[in-house]
Amino acid sequence: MPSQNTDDRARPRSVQVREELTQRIDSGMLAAGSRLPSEPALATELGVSRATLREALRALETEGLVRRLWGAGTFVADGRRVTNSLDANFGVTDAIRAAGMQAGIEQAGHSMEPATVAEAARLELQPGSDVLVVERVRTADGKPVVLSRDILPGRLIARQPAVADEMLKRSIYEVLERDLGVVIHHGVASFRPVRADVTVARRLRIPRGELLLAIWQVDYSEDGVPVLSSYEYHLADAFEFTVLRRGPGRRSP
Amino acid sequence: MPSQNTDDRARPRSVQVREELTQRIDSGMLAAGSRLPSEPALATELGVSRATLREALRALETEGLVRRLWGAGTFVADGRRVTNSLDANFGVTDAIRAAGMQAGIEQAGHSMEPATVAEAARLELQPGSDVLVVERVRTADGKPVVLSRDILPGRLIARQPAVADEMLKRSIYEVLERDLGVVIHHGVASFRPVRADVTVARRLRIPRGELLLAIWQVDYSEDGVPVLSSYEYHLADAFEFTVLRRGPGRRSP
DNA sequence: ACGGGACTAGTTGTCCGACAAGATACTAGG
DNA sequence: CCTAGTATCTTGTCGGACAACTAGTCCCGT
Repeated sequence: MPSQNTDDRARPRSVQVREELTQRIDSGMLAAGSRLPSEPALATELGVSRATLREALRALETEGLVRRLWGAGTFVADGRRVTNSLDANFGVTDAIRAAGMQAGIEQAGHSMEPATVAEAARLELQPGSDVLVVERVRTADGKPVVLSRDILPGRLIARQPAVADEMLKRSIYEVLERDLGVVIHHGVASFRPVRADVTVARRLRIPRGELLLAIWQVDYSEDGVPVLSSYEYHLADAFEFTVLRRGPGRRSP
Repeated sequence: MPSQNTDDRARPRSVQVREELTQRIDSGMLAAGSRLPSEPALATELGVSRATLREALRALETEGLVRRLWGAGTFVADGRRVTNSLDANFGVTDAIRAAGMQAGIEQAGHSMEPATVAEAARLELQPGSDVLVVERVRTADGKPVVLSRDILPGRLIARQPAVADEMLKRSIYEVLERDLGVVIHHGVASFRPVRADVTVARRLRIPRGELLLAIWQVDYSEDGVPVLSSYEYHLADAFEFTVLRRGPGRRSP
């Protein structure tokens, strides 16, 4: 049976099929290592043509969820799906919740400031343009674990300044998508180990010199425009960061 | 014109088309942000049907190289391709070279040992099975930057023990693919900041307590079998690690 | 009885042609 | 000069068909 979401018209059918299959794999309805029904059978079952189903399967294959063997069938990849992965869990809130803890926010505040030269470059703005700066301390089960400083172009909230207050209580990604209609397409994150300086240590309530992981990141919307620049200091012992590395599998020419 | 590789028969045409388009984008023949020819035109030019071309385009889209806009066209993604990315550059050698430095190896040695319980679990072996342990110090322009300990199932080199010596001089990934025919499909890496203990500090010739990034990783071959387990200690100041985070773009149900 | 090779059913890969849905550029009208 | 409708291009989807490949089965020779 086809899916019955709110606005099915907006999104291509192949995307809906991809999500449907992803859910079946995640829910265990399609066990790891098992063979999927043949393409004609699956297409009939899902109510789409075989071409549309193949579009979805191709996406799942490059995502690494299924393997396709010519003449043999399509198989669910051996389920080593990475939970709490840096490139899957977007944002601190998701990471905290994925670890089974309660996500909270304290010491939050925001202000509108002119962009520094460095920030303007990262966000592709004119230097001196207004940017919204949001500083927060994220807590897991009440304990401070992340100090974050998020910077957004001011034009995003120019018409509805009230949403800045929302960011003090909820995930910025959530506010971006639900209240501002901005969907993050991808981000580029860099990180390195650092020691806590005196200001960071005080806000995270840890001794000076404690081990931290500094992450700085720029997120881009679906049309390739940078919409968020963030700096985060993570307690080294709070989480374990994981990355799924995709091997090239290419030969040199 | 179609490509003229050695064994075109073995691989599906859509894969060849994907590689051809990837090369055109990388070489700059297709500039970032520019529009690709329409699907019928491109299909004719490449000598494949539109369905085959669409298979390749779908793969490139989930890889993030192109964007497809319904009714408008297909565009080369704004070239923010991450160089020296953790999930693209597989292995220390590539990372050092990508940073424009000379990669070297010193203090290298290998031995065959029975697998510990933990290692056996990571590599899905029987505890006590023979594993090949390779320890090396990687240098960039002669300076020690990474201490690594790689563990492989002994069966991989049972028939040609000489390749173990190759690993003391070259990248293990290179040896795996060229000499053993093992192609890495993907890997799962975790990392966290640590301080150098006395043994690590001596081998990397740094003061005790220096900041390091510890990375532990399991690599899997194309058929989902774990073939390599590695532990690496990276100098915090040597590299800057970058990850491309793919946004979900999904709504909650 | 056993091993090996040909055969067959099943699956994915590719192709063709056609129409629908969305986006852009142009043109006619105000 | 601006606006609204239209023309035309693009991608999305569909149906059917055949080729290439795999794996299991069956038959035959040893």
